[in-house]
Amino acid sequence: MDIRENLKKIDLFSQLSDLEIDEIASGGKVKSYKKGSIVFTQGQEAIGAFFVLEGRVKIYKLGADGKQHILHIFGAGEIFAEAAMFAGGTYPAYAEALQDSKLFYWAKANLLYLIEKKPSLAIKMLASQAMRLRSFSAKIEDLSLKEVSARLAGYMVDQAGSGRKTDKGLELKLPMNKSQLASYLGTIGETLSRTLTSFKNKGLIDEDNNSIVIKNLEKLKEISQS
Amino acid sequence: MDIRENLKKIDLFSQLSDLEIDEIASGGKVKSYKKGSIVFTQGQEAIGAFFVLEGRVKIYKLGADGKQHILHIFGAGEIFAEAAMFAGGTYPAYAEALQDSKLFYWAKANLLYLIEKKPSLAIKMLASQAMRLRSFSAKIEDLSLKEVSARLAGYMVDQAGSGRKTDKGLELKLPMNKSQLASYLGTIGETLSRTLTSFKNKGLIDEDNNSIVIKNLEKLKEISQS
DNA sequence: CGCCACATTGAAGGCAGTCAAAGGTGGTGG
DNA sequence: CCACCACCTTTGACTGCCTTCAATGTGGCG
Repeated sequence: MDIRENLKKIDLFSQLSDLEIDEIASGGKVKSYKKGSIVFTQGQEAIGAFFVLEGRVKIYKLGADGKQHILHIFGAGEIFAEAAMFAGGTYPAYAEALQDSKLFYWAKANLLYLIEKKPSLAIKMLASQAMRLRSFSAKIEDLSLKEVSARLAGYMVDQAGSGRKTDKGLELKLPMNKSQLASYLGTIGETLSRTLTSFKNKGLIDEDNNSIVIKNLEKLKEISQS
Repeated sequence: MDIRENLKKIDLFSQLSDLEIDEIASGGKVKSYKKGSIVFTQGQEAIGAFFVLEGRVKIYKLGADGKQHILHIFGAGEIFAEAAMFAGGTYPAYAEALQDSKLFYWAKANLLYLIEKKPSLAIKMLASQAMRLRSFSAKIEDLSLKEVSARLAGYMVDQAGSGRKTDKGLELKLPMNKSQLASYLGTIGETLSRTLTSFKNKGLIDEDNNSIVIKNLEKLKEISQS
């Protein structure tokens, strides 16, 4: 795979010249991770940022009792850990490969050098971080204000955009298993299972294999706002 | 009050020359807000950022039932809403003056112009946003993993640094009333009151007037991590 | 076939939110 | 100075959502 082609795809770098892309590419290196292997751990010194070439990486925190909460799952084309890098100090969470993954890694100095030279890149990064801040604050709102059924409905509504239309309805493929989805929604597997069942009983969704079929998007939107 | 002096104090701008400070100062204007008045509302177009000259501003979201969750409280010397500005679109939350306040307001174009000219400023802003991201993700962790007593204990441990030593223990002055603290901690007044009482009964803290006296910081640290 | 991870379902218990009422506390005006 | 009011805080009783614990079901894989 050509790394340059991949880098160009990501929004952050899309406006850079080939020469600049070369510079970025030569400033980092590709690293491979097997499914389940750890990219970095909480507390480790944050000396670089990552870009997902292939696969999926889960970012999570660990509670005192070992229970984990998934903050984010990054797929191909996304950058992560750059915030920790800028903040300095250590990574505030764990990163683990959900599948066999290829990541591109930059040391801190390279990215900083790049930003110095290209202020418009900085503005793009600021915007991208701002979006992430926004999604985090939405999540804080959800967790403190809403109950599980509303959060689940909200998740499905969010994902509806990337679903696939079938004759039965909108089909969503879950990017993770249900326990992990539960963790992402701030709950546990059992509760998620019950909530899904209740949605099924109400005729809002159906389950097919590993996919969820949305049958009544409007109603889900309502629930997500209660 | 001299605005330039105030701007220089804030970390983001500390390394700029007087001339540059002048440029920033002339690109915005001072606005005054009475206690309880709204600085901006959720959904309003985000066309600028604010800097707190005097007073305190509360950032909060409103749930469907009108319940509010306080995301942040900004005091003198802090910048806010710049993330919304960069993300574009609308403000994702409400801002309200907790006291009579003086804010300095910049239109978007001015800040962007400044960043173009001064990449090191961009890096500082990236770092500052990264810190905020970190505190948000810590909050998400708290909300989904911990119970109220742990969150309250954690809050007091966090604030312990800015407390005042007395013969009784560390004295914390609350920057808001208890209902608002409850909202900040993702709970409600009644529950906060009960939790405080239980801490008092256990001899961990005392209440004096409008202040909390920490008598057993170690134990609080323990509780905050359960 | 048996193991293991994941998912579902049931029963029980607890934390925290809601509703309601009483007890401060500070500010205003008589 | 006191009465009154508005607002915040505390306390009590109750309810419910969700977690915990436990058992059973299911699919993939050696």
